[in-house]
Amino acid sequence: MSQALAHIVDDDEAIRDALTWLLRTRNVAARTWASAEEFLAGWQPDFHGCIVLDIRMKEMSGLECFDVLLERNNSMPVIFLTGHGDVPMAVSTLKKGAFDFLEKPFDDNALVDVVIRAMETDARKQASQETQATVAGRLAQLTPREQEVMQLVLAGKFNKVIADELNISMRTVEVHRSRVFEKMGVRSAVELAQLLAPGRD
Amino acid sequence: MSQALAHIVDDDEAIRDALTWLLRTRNVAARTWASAEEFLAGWQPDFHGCIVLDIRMKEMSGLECFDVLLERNNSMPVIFLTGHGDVPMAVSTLKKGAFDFLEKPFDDNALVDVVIRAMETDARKQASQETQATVAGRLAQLTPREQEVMQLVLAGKFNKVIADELNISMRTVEVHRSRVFEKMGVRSAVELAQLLAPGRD
DNA sequence: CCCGATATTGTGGTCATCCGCAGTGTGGAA
DNA sequence: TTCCACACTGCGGATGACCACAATATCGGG
Repeated sequence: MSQALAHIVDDDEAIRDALTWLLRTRNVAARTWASAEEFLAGWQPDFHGCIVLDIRMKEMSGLECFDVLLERNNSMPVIFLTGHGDVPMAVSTLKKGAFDFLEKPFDDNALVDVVIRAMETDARKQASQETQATVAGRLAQLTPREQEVMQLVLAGKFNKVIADELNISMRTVEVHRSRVFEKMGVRSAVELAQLLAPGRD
Repeated sequence: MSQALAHIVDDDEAIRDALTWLLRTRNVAARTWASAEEFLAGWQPDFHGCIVLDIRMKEMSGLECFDVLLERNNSMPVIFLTGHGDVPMAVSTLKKGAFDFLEKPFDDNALVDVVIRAMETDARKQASQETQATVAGRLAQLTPREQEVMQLVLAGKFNKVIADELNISMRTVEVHRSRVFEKMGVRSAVELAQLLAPGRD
């Protein structure tokens, strides 16, 4: 897993350097990309941290880049930078899930704070997505029959009822049930229910 | 419970009338308020629907009104209208949870669509909050001891283990456990776990 | 002082769960 | 064809969950 980085995407080298310097003096690791195309080409699903994205760039704009990232289910927070933004643009990007939208010239401290908060947000999301992925992986290991049985178990039904509904014997249900617990890494139906319905907040 | 309404808050009577007419021709019930103060004074926690809030008003501005609503844990979506907004203002309000931020002059169809989506959003949130409140109410009916036992049951522990940890007999645990199920309106630990850890999404 | 809410415990029994042991049958991959 | 994953089943026993019946004990009000 690659380290958390602030990915700076801007076609102006002076800005890239300035941002990199600014972030590094605050102990935030950064990596730069000279264009949206370059970033999208080098983008890996295991990237994490955040993205600082200039809107006005030659060729592909930051807005278009953002749309591509959305299609790719990018989960990193995106912070837009722009010198010529307008209200509808800001509203639209934020409603699409952008983390923030800053106008140039921006305050150095404000930017660093936003970047740090974005990276913290990503770290939290990352952690929760990993446990989600683990659960999904375990679910995938269940055979179709085991998944059926699991659903009925989660519905709170007795083994006897499950056996009737599936037209199999109770003993078979017990075997499936046991395998489900084993493969899902739990030791009771209660733990299973909690694993598949994690807390809100 | 009062009906879902679009609450229009604007100190310009012409705009209030126009918006009311616009929404009513699309079968959206609306109610108007001539100032932020008037709205805040008349606001009831059981209001639902959405709020269409003008930013520039005499006395209290829409932004200040929004802040008050946030403190009051208002759950209705807020749609800002403004003729003189800027990007930082839009970004700030959206990050604080505003539903949308529209600049005048706005497109009638666009506004109606936003209002309708906001009201749908609120209806969903309302429903989920009601079930949450029901659960909270039932939890409050549990005696302290019952809550303790419930926690341990949710931890997947056997009655025997719970009895040891609380230094009481198994029989007592059974009684508490039974009362918990009864008061919470469930018939198994699995249902209880699902009730207290409702799905995400 | 009596009552209701809360917490506690025991007995004995029924039903559900879990498990080891032992085995059958099927369909696909090597 | 042989091997393996998957589904299926029976038996019997150990353990846990649940419940009706029956009590004791504390505490705060009325």
